[in-house]
Amino acid sequence: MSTRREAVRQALTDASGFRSAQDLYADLRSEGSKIGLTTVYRALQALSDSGEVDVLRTDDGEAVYRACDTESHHHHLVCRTCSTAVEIKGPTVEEWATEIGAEHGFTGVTHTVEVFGTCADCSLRAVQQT
Amino acid sequence: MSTRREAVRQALTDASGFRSAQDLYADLRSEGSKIGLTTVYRALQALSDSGEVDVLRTDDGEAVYRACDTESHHHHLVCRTCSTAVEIKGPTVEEWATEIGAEHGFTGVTHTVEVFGTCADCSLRAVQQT
DNA sequence: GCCATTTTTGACAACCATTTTCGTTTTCGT
DNA sequence: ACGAAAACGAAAATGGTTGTCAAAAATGGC
Repeated sequence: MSTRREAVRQALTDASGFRSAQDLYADLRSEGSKIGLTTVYRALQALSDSGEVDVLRTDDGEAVYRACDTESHHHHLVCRTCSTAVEIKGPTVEEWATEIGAEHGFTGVTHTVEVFGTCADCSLRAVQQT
Repeated sequence: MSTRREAVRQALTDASGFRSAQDLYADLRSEGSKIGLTTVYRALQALSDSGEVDVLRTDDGEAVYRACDTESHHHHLVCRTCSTAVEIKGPTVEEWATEIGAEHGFTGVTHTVEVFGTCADCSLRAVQQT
């Protein structure tokens, strides 16, 4: 594990939500790092290949990453304002997806599930019109 | 509704699965249409804005579209080989998502759910090693 | 410690889906 | 048929992401 890759992982861990490669690059540069954008992309690709970070796509096609607490299968509850994410586990959706697939004769069923909302803090802030 | 937009909608309807803008452009051109790529994008944007087609992002960030039977909220069971999609309805996931959001104090909860697998036909074809 | 080999890095160019621009064509109301 | 407004399409611009390649850093044998 190279120093640069570790730096990217740390930057991702420090931010407790989903961040894009460009975001992380900006974060690292503003901390004084001399890292290059290419390296950030390479580090993120390696980390996601090894399952150490989760990736998903925003509606406008940008890839965003998150360092997760667990490497096992899980989903996220993401705040659409501050992008903070809570990890969600539980058999309900998994069972539902498997069942739906089986009903239609599909094999090798997988699923992508993300839940979005406005977190308690951001909801409050919005109401207060700060 | 312009003729061009109708042509795009028809092309999407003919394909019973998710297709990218580039795919649809190729389909239409190969049918002899003189439509431009720009118009395909514009038509898809308009159709998705009006809720007549569903959009989702592939893992590599490309936007894919589908003409759906219903305009109400639903999900898809998509074949990862032939991209055919079955529409899924049912309260299970909706309830689950709302509940999860509420548990963590999130408001305005929405969700994205897609289920992938290999459909019965494609599974069979794979086994037969055609 | 020192040199050769391998790996990692980063500036820059290349890619490619998508959007914007803008002049032309078509549509539509009268 | 006439003029305004909308739709169209070719080409250029955009922007996130990936490929290239030479320089820099880590590694291993001596």
